[in-house]
Amino acid sequence: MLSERRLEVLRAIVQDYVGTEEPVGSKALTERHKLGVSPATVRNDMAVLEEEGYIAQPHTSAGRIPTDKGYRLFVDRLAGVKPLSTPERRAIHNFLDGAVDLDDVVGRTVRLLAQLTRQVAVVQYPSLTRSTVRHVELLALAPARLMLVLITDTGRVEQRVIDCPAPFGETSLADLRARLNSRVVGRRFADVPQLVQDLPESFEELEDRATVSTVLATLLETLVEEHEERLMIGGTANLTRFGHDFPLMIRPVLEALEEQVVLLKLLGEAKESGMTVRIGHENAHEGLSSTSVVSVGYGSGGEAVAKLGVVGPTRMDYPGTMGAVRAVARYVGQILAES
Amino acid sequence: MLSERRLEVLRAIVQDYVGTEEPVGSKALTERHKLGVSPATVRNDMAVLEEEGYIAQPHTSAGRIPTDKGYRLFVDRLAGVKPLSTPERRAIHNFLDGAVDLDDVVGRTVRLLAQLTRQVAVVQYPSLTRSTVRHVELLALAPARLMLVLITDTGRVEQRVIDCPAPFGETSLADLRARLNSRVVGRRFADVPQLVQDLPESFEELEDRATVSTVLATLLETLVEEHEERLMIGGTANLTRFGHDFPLMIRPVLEALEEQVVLLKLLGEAKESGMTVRIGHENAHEGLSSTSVVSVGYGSGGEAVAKLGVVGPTRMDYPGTMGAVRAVARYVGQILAES
DNA sequence: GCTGGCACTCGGACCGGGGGAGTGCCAAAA
DNA sequence: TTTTGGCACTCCCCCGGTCCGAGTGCCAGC
Repeated sequence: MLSERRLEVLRAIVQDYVGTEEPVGSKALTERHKLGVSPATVRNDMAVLEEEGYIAQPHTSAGRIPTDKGYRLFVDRLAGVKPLSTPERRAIHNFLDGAVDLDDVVGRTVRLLAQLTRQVAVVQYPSLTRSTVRHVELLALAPARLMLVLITDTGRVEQRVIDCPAPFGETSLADLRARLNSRVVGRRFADVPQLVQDLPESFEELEDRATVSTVLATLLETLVEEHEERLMIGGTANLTRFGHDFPLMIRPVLEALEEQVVLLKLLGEAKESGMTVRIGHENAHEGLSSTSVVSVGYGSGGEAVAKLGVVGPTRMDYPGTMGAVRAVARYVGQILAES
Repeated sequence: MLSERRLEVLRAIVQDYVGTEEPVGSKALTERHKLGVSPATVRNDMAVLEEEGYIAQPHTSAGRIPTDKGYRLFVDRLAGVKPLSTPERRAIHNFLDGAVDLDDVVGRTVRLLAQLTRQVAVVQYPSLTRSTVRHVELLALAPARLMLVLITDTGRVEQRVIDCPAPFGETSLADLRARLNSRVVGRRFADVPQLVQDLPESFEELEDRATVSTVLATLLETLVEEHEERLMIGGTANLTRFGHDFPLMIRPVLEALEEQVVLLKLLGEAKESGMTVRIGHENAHEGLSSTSVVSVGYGSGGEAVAKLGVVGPTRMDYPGTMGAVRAVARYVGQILAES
């Protein structure tokens, strides 16, 4: 167990390193922070902290920098979440209030987060499975070709073209549309499968049954399909603030960011409620082993329908970043609830 | 007017510089290319080329590198378009054939282009105004709230929520839907405005007229709206191959790439038909003054409905890049025509 | 107009020597 | 037992000097 003062030393090291981006030594520490002890004492504490794996030296006779484990302790026990300043809050409101549709909300949110945190922002679109159905529409594009359009309560729209096994009459289509809607409107997407499973049998014509089955299959496929978990990223230019060594650092990060799958998994691993901070090697993807991810769920009600967050160097301002992420998530939730 | 040999020297310089990324000197040139003259002669030619502004020296007593003007001449008169190899062609087909919908086509195209050229790829979604209407759908979300869904022949779908001035009956809605569709299906978006302008008057109820007007207004707005000119980019990780000095280079490029407006303007400035190459300072945006943009229109018929291209360092393999861009554009056009 | 030769320039790599920030350890003080 | 001041030591980083080589411009001769 680390003494109070040693924790204090760790906190000071993290803060200074985040500020200066340079290894911090015992003397500089005592000068910048009122620790009430001499550099020699701090040196002893540092030796202990290093022993325990919280800090490390880039090379002998250099200052110390925090390890992933050190940041972890800092985030868990030493750092609060810094509330935003009033101007910052106002900026959020001003910026997000002008949004006209869902795409716009997401787009603005990404830019806002990137600007506020000066890091890379990631915003997931409200997911299908946790939303509820506002409307299902079936359009005949051709005799044996339908388009399925799904509209969610969060304003998201999914469409899909369906090739039917047989032509489908206009009346049957209207019938199916009506029955579908009466069953699923207002229900959660997750519940849809069991609500529609008996639909094909209620049709008399054998051919129609086949078509109905096809339509339902596509509908269900659309619901579970993972690649439809879209997201938007922004602020990649902030990666250039990474450090001096960054050609080597930045490349794998950019590559990881282009793989939506990676990002979705990243967000998926985060806790359902509350803020999640994943530091350095805690991220499964190795390209992101020198970055930290701060993420949180957001949603229109009390429940999260999607997540958003930022990706930045492990050496980041955690309290500030967490504050910004949380504030933005809350306000986006409000915006969605209103629309 | 430059002699044949001097042009040959310029071509050699461009090729070598693109290959090695280092200033090229007279001796190295004569060794790598069969120019049939001595280094001294090449030096004289280089002096002339420099005088004319086609090449420059980073510092005295270093080799020469091409200027933007030099690249321009190279592209216009010295370089052809290098056709792709058979494996490359096959790769294009394999990769694009699996696409399931428009989003997928665009996404795959971006990745493909980025991989093929090892640069940043930009693909514009087929634009609304040049496409034709496949279907217009009106859905009642609430008594006085409609959703307008537009489906294009390229598979693109646009939706928009409309708040009506008054409730709108189901029969009126069906009526309007039918009339709208009968007028505009199969027509080009650009022609839609004049095709529907007299619609409101054909409705008897005054209230309905108001609603119809609102719907039409939204429809037309959707058609012209510029921010709906979406695009997708990819391969930003390739920016790290930029050069040694790249922290300074890469940042403004990333920033520019995040501004869709900038990119759209960039593509918009390109010629309607044929390939466009903009080199270095020829690009209006100053963040892109050390990059070149190779773009071309693509479309399902003979006509371009959108553009795609790549952004890379001015020091790029122009013939190869142009070949890849053209080949991909052609095949995407085919894919769109089939679907 | 081309060529070979020559003197010159300059950037980049390669030392070697301070200077400084930082460390570990130890003995003395609290 | 913990804290402190002192001290010797270790490296990194910066700086200046040297050397080397690729490249250039110029010129006289073919």
